[in-house]
Amino acid sequence: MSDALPLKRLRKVRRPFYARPTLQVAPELLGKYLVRRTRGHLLIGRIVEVEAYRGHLDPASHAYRGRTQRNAVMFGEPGHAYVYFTYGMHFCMNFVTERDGVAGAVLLRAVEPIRGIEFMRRRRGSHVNDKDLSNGPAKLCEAFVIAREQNGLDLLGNELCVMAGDGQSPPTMGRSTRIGIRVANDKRWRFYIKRNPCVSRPPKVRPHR
DNA sequence: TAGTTGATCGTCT
DNA sequence: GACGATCAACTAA
Repeated sequence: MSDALPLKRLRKVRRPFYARPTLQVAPELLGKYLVRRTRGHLLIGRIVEVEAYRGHLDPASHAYRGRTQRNAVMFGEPGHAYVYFTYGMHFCMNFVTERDGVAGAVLLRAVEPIRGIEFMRRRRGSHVNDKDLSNGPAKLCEAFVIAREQNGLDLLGNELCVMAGDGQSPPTMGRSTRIGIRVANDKRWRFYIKRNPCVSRPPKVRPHR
C-alpha cells in the first residue's frame, strides 16, 4: 500500500472492455485501478475482489425480475456505474457490462488503497486499519465518496474510471461463491486476488487430508 | 476467533 | 409489510 503510483503509465479502460459478457469482464478487472477524482483529491485503489451479477439468468441479480426504476442503469450502456442503497445506510457500486439493453454488472467488493490514503482515513475514521479502509463493498464506497449522486456515472469521464497498466501480468486469481446472497448459492461468480490482505473475507479453508 | 445482533430506510411485493 | 449484493460492536469461549 504505497501512496505513489506512476499514473502516466496507466491507460483508461475503454467502453468495449465493459461491453462483453459479465463473467468475462469480472475476473479481468482484478489488478486494474479504480481512479476517483473528487473535491480536488485523487483517489486510487487496486481492484482485488469483485462479483459478477448477470441479468434475467441470475436470481441473485437486481435485474432478475426485469427493469425497475432502481436497476435501470444495469440495462443501459455498458461502462457506467450502478450504485444502489442497501440496509438503510450503505451504498454499493457496480460496473455495468453486456451490450446496451442487456442487464449485467460487476460488484466491486474490495480495493487496495494506493493513493489518497490520508483522505480515506479521514472519511473512514482514524482508528481503522489501512487494510480495512476499503475491504468491503460499502466501505469502498465510503472511502471513495460513492453515493446516490454517482449512480449512472460514465466510467469514461474524469470523475470515475478504471485504469490499467500495459503489459501487466494478470494476478493470481481465486474464485468462490458470492457473499451475502440467499439464492444462486452454487454459482462461483466471486473473483479475488489470492493472498491479498485487502480481500474482504479469506477463502473458506477446506480441511485437507 | 467465531458467531450474533442492532442499526436504518429504500425498494418491491 | 418484509427484507436486503453490509458493517461494527458485542458476546462467548
